[in-house]
Amino acid sequence: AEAWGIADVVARYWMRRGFDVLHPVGWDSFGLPAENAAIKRNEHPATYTYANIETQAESFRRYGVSFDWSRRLHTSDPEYYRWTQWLFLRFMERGLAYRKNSAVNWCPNDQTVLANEQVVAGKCERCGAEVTKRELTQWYFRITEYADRLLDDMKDLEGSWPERVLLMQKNWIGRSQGAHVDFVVHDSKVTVFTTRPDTLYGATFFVVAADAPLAEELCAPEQRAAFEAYRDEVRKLSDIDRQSTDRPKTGVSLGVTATNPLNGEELPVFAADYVLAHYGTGAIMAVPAHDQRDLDFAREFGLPVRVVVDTGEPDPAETGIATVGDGVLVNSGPLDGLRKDEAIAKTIEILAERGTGEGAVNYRLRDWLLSRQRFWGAPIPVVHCGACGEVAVPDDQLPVLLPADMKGADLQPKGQSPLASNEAWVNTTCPSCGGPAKRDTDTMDTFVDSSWYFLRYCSPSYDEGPFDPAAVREWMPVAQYVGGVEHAILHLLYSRFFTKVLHDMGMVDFTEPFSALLNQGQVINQGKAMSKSLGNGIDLGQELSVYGVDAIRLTVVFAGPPEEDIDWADVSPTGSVKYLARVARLATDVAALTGDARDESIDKATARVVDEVTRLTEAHRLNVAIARLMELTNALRKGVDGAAPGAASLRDGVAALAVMLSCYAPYTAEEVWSRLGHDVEGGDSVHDSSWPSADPALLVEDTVVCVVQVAGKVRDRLEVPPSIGEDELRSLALASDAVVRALNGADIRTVIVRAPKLVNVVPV
RNA sequence: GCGCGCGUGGCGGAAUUGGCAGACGCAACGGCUUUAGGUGCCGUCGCCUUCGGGUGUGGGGGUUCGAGUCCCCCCGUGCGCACCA
Repeated sequence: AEAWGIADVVARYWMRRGFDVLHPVGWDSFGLPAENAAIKRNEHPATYTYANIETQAESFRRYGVSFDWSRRLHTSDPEYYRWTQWLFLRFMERGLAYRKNSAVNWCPNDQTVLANEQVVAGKCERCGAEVTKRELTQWYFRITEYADRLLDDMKDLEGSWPERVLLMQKNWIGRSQGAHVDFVVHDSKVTVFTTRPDTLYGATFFVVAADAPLAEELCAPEQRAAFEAYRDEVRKLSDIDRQSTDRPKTGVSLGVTATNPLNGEELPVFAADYVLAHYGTGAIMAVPAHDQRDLDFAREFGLPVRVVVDTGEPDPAETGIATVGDGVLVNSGPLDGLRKDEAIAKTIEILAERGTGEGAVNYRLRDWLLSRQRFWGAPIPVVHCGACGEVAVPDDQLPVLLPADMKGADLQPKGQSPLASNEAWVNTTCPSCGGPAKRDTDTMDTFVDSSWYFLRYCSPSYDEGPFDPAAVREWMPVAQYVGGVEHAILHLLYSRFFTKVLHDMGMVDFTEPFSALLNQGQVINQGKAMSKSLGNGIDLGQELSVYGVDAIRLTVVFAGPPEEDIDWADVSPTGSVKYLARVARLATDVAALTGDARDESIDKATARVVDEVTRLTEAHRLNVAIARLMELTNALRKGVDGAAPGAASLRDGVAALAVMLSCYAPYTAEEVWSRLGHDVEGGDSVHDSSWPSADPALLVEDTVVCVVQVAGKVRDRLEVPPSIGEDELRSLALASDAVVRALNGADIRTVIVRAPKLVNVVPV
């Protein structure tokens, strides 16, 4: 279901339970969509953005969501991005924001760099264009410094975050345990990372990533022409082509050898594209017997295959299948006879003694590239001075405002930030020496804006810092976060990183921002997504006009578990409309009853449903909770239509129903409340009432139905007291006509008794 | 290729620790009310049936007194990662 639908039920439930609930709303309003629209319309992005937000806010209001509109914020407001910039400067002070030159992901369509996380299957996450590489100097956040903590702290989230999200983050961070091993090429040290130092004696060649600067450095003069031709071919390949796994291995000899630090062996060095420049050190020792990729390469180039771990499997040189499992070391000098784990430890020990290597941990995670060559984002608050270099804009000069006079064609992407062409904006004075200087013209990735917004909600107009520490102490961390799984490794990882940094800065006293996470599904139509993100309810808006708010809300939540997508083609708001009308009629009929008669069966039905709906709501089993409310409605209807209605019990039942329903169908619930005689106009609202409680005495059943099986098949049902003893139940079951008939004279082997619910009579 | 998840009526979906499969609703069908019905009420609704019952949760096997639920294999499907050394 839609995020607002789920979150609103949960928020209203806790409000009814008497908690102070912070249920905020806001807009992550910087970003490419607004900028592209502004170019098309020849406007400033702000014009488009804020008009659009008003439309969406209007739409949100129609859903009757219990947002606290007084805390509403927009990340593109100067009073918000002032603090985004302020936080950037704090990161910079701590060495967590830095600039480096590197090959980066480049979207040729949006004309901007992208973070690793924003490249999906080789394509731009936003526009789908094939991503290419560019050599550029860019700003990064040093998220890799927090890799271990991001990984280790996940244990605090287990059970309250979806396992899938934790797994995705774990894979994304990709910690591998291994060793750095120093080889020698000519006279210089070349280090590789390996997870299998135990196989060092099995290395028969050495490979450097063709596109790594290292390949060029190592190349012998006589191989230079061949190498450059190969490298240029590799560079032409797109990421997608390069990543397809079943390509034959290619490469070129660099005409040099690398010395194995363990046995002194000279290994031929190749440049190849199956080794990645940006993982590990961009170079590997190749052990074809025990690594499939190395084996493929060895067979392609006729290189030797030497088994050093006997796994009991056939010879890789013959089968073409590398053996990667555990086994006993052979052909490995001092390692012979050891098992894999022992050999790994022993190798690291030997390498350390000789000073030619050490145990090491490597991550798949890379630093977060945060600068963008686009206009509609928070400007990076740095000034470049010929004399002083990179100089932070002083806090009291924040925010560095976006120019208000750029629009349309001024924003056309041209490979560098549109801000660069605005000389009045770019040219400034150095805060340090006072000399002429230029502003950094890049803006920040919008994921920076959204990495701390939840903190701002606690004190949205605080102006002495990004947030009021006292307010954050009161409200944070977020008790229940609701969002789509598409944020698993972007927003959710970045926010965790930010929180940890803020913790280290002493600004917050917790290390995880979101204590519990619910991944809601979305509303789709005939198998296709129709509302891409939270807030786009345009399609539902039409339905809402036809069926009414409550019917749409109920339909969305009742359709299935919150985590699942709802196909609008599968559900019918008509059913919800009828149900709500039925509840309203019930209220009228019950209000018309007089007297104080009670009916225990009604009281019990109410108590049972209150108890179950309470538990189901807390477990976010909202579709089942609605089913229980419908059952209660049916029971109350029968009570009203019965011969001797228990008026007082029915009134209490409908009142409890109204309060529970107020989380799902707030308008109908208020109407019911009013029909029951509450002075809604005078301020007696169902939305200020307390969640009903179930009298434990009413939850105790007088009798329970005991199922009697013969050979596992149900043959009879007995009404018995819940406290019935095993022996008594056994005799009762054996005396049953249906059981006697089913046994048909057969001898009994055993009788399983699970009092009071079940008896299973097993014949021989 | 590797990893994770999911397969229940015509449909959406229910089913504590293994213990009445199909709650609740949609659609459909029959009846009553109605001038009328996109209303309301009553009823039927997995499949087969000689009306006793038999059978049934993707397929096959296993554990168990008992399996939708646990284990193994297979099929289908969705998602994540994808040359990560």
